[in-house]
Amino acid sequence: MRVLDIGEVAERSGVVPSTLRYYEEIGLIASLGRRGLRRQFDGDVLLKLSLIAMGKAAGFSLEEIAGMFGRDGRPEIPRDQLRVRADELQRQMVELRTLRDVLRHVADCPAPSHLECPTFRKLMQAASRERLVYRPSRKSPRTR
Amino acid sequence: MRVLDIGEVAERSGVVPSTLRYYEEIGLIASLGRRGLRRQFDGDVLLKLSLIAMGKAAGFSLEEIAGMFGRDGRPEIPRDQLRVRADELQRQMVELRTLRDVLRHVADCPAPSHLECPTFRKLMQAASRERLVYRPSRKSPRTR
DNA sequence: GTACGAATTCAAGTCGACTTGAGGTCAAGC
DNA sequence: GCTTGACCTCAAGTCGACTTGAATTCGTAC
Repeated sequence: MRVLDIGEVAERSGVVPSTLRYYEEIGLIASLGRRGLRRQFDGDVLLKLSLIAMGKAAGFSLEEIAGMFGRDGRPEIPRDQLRVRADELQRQMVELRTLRDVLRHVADCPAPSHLECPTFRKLMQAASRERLVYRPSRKSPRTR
Repeated sequence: MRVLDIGEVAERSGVVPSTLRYYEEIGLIASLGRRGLRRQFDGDVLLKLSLIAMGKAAGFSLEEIAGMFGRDGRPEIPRDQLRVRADELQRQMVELRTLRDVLRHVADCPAPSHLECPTFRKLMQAASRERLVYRPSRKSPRTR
């Protein structure tokens, strides 16, 4: 693959240079070297950045994501860890669905106070049963 | 409803006192007053805390959540904002599904390098098309 | 009446993931 | 050969959501 300098990588990936530098600093990506001052990257970095973005979307921290690449920079993820995470995503989806339903109900329910609406209360209870609430939290990205 | 002091609220809600104080400080919840030093809360606060937790799970910031309650402390959420958010959750679910599939594939694929596996590449492209990657990010909670 | 434990205040610290800013350097185009 | 503009470094700042710590104040039980 082609060699790209940081500006090109930034443009093609949508990841700004400061972030690319930061990623390099923490060892998440590696540059081939410099041309003058400019960092040069292997074209592969674009796919790697996609993986990183996906990992973030999946709720992995950068540190965890870094742990998923072997020394050669290729993905090297413990398979069962992946399955565990996939299952977590599955559960997360279920939660989101419940939540979506709650929001939709609240948007449509004509009851003066939701606190008195039985449907609302039922959904809330469902949410609690699923332990949607009162969970230790952790970060993951979202859309704006 | 009963009057609870902060310790009870903490115990029954799972939200620690320091967080309750913080929530009061930023105006997210209100105490009835004090008994000695101790904050007293209306029992309703428990449901409110559930709503707050749900809101967080939905990716609302505390500020946004605060905006969802009227002066009387009752939920008072702009309905179309709710629908917008529900739709966002919907999209988020689709992303999570794709991501889950990618993870499962990676876990099962025997190819030496995923970068060379056509299925992997296809899934990645699907993810990109869904704009799973390269999105401005924002916080939301996750399970540990 | 005093000791205890739980709650209080307030300022400061933490965490992850970046961004910002000041001041410096270099390759390419004119 | 000089300007330009994109890049560089390094330290410090930011953001949201809390937590921590030190010093203090109560109500309750003995």
